[in-house]
Amino acid sequence: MDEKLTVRQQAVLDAIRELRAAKDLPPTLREIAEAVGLKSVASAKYQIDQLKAMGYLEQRDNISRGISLNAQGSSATADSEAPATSSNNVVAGNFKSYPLLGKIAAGVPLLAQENIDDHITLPESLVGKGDIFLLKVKGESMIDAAIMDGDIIAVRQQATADNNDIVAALVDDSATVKVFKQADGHTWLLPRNSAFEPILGDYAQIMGKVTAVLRSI
Amino acid sequence: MDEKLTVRQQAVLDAIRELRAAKDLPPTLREIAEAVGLKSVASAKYQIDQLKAMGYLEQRDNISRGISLNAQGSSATADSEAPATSSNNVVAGNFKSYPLLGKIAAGVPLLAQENIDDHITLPESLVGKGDIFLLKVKGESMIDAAIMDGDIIAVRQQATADNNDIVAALVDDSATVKVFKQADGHTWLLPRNSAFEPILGDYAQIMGKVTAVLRSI
DNA sequence: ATCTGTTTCGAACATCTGTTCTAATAACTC
DNA sequence: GAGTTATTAGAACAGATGTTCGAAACAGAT
Repeated sequence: MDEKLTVRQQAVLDAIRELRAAKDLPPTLREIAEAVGLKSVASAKYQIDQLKAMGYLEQRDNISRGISLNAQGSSATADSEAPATSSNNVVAGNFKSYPLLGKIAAGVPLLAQENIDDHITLPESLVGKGDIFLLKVKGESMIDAAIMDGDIIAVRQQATADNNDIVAALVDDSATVKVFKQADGHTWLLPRNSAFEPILGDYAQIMGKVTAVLRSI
Repeated sequence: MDEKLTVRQQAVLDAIRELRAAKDLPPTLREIAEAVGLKSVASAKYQIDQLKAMGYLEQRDNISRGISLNAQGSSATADSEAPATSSNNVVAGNFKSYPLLGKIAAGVPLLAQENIDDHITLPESLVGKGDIFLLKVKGESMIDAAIMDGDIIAVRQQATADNNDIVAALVDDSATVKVFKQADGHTWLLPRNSAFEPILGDYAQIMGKVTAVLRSI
């Protein structure tokens, strides 16, 4: 394993960093070549391959601008222990944009344009996989389940649920959050606040299961 | 000029955001086409051109992956009855990577390497500005404030707090979440669960104020 | 100088990517 | 329905981009 970077290699790394910062996009091989004064793309690729082998960067095959620098504390000298310090994990995860539903219009598919009020991008690891949408909670009926008025909940769309799941349901065209329970041949939507009464959910439409709760204070 | 986005246009914007987040690279036209179910690159370009004309994004000519979303507070023509809240905007917001603290080591600065367990990227709009770190909640002492065991809280670093703020504090080298209260010349850390007793917080170190609560179910 | 390993160059190639055009299809108005 | 507009599909094209190969240039050691 080589320890020290050559002048050229350092120049290439710097160039990648600068070009990326300048255009907010990783550079192409030709852009790198020009930046460091190489007159052939192949030369740039040669350098990239070297640096890749040494672990200083990643490059996804055959996809344009697929270069990304690896974390490295620019330790240039001193300890020979260079890049592989990865002690801590960075949860970069997948991010998706989830619709925040506003007023629920009757007879309109749940995610129809008319219902969507906003979009919020969140890590998928937080809200889970599936067809997720967001709802803003109104009222205190679920306070004992630690869901407050004003909280934003993530809901994974599904037509039914398991007992004791927290679900979002459509009752008389308005959305409500309750605990799902089937008993005696009936479906019940139970609040988690003794001041509220259970709702008979036989005719309610289950929107989905609550998978996450977000609150800004 | 149309102000309202069609379903497809919204889907395209979402796809761009998602693909960009997923691969940390703006997508190509073909990637967009596939993501939204268009079977021709030309169709994707058509949509991109529309959105570009409407100002929702920029695209640098002839350069690969040259698409970038515009910050858009531009709800264009108003006149719709927005009930006292923000309207149809996509929250593109700033994203930052926040450290999730693990076990708190005695005598070590709060955000020292040894304390950091992980990093999670979140929208700044959710956790607020300032020096933010994340903590995982243990125990049920704040259940009546809708903070459960296992929740992740965002904490903004500050040495003191206002009465009734929910704070994270260091008591005997372990982190705890309580309500901050000063009275009778003493500082109290109050639980929000009648089964727990208040803690005298005169010698506790206030880590900061809780600004957000996240829960995956 | 000769040898050897490294680096660069040039060119050809295969894909990827954006652009343009035409026609077909869908949506919408009258 | 006809007529109009908006959207999509398909193909062809041009330019951008990554890959590969062989030869030349370079540097250091023998």
